[in-house]
Amino acid sequence: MRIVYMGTPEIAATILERLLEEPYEVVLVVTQPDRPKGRGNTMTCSPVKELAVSRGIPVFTPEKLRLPENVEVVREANPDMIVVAAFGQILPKSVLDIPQYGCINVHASLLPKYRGAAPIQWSILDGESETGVTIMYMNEGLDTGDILLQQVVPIEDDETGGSLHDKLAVAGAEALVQAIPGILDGTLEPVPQGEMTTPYAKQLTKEMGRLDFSWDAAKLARYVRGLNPWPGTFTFRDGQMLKIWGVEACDGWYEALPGTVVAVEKESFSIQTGSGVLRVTEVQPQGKRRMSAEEYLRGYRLEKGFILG
RNA sequence: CGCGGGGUAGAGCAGUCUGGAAGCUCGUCGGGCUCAUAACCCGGAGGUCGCUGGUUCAAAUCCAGUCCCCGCAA
Repeated sequence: MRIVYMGTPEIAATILERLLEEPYEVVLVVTQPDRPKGRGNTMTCSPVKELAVSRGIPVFTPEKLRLPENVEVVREANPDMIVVAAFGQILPKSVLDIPQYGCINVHASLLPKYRGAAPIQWSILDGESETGVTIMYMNEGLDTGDILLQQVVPIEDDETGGSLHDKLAVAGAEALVQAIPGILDGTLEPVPQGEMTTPYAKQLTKEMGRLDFSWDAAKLARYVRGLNPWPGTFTFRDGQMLKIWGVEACDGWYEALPGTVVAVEKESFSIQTGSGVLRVTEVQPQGKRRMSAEEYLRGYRLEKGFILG
C-alpha cells in the first residue's frame, strides 16, 4: 500500500518512524518548509523532514499545500492512504479526495475534547486526569472527522507537557499502526464525534507562561507543569525574567499580597497566591541555565517580603 | 551577519565602568557547643578568574580574536 505522510514537529516524526516499521510503502513525506529558527536565525528543517531525508524518502515542502500545483504533486504520488499528524496546514477537499482509503489523522487527545493545535498541554492546564490519542478520518473541519480508534493515557500528578507529549507520541504511533489493518479491511467502524466539551486547544504562546499570582496555587502549578518545557512559565524579579520550572502547590495563607515571597528555606522559597502557597523548587534566571532553587538562593539572595511579578 | 546576558574554588553569585595582594553564601574537611540537629561557634583545604594573543612596571579588570552556555525576537 502506498502512503503519503504529512506532519511536521517531533511528535509527527515519532509516529512516522513507527509507521516505517510496518510493511507499507511511504512514497512521499509532506512537511513545512525550512524556517529560520533560534539564535542566529539559522535555517532549520522540521523533525519530520530530517527523518525522511535520513531514510531516503522523497520530501515535499509546500508553503501552501492548497495551491493546485501542490495538490497535483500529492496526486501524482498516487497514495492509497494519506496519514496526517500535526502537519500545520489545512488539507483542502481536493487532497482529502485523493486516496481511496481516505485521509487518516492522529490527534493527541480524546476527541471531541481538545480539538486544535495544542491538545497535550491544554489537558494538563485544565487539570484533566486522563487524555489519550485518537485515530480518525479527516474531513474539512478542524479535527472533526469520524473516530476510528482511541486509546486512553492517564495524566500523572507530576506530568509535564514534555513527558505527556512523549507518551502520546508513542501511544499515537501504536494506535495508528493498530488501526490501519482495520481501515483497509473495513472492520473498524467510523463513529461520528459528539459536541466538543472543552474550549479549542489554541496554540500556545510565550505570553501564556506569565504567571499571575492572583490565581490559585493549584492552577499555577498546572501551568508550570503543562508549559514545561515549552513555552515555559516565568515571572519577574527587579525587571529581570525569572523562569519557573519546578513548583509544588501547598495549602497555607500568609497576610501578604499575591506574589509576595512568604518563606525562604534551604531548598525552596514560597510565594503567596490568590489561594494557597506556591513552593518553588527549580528556576532559571534570565541569561542563565536552569538550576535548583537551592542553587539559586546561594547567589541570588531572596528576602522574605520581596514581591515578584 | 536579528537583539541581548553570561563563563571567577565542588555549587550559585559579587568584584570588571574608576587596572595594583581573590571576596560572599552554601557545600566539604577538622574541632567545639548541645539530649540532639539540616541549628550555632571556631579553624582549614580548595581558584593558571573559559581559551589565545596584545597593551602595561602591574590585567579577573583595558584591547583584539576564539570556544561554550543562556534569555528575547522570529
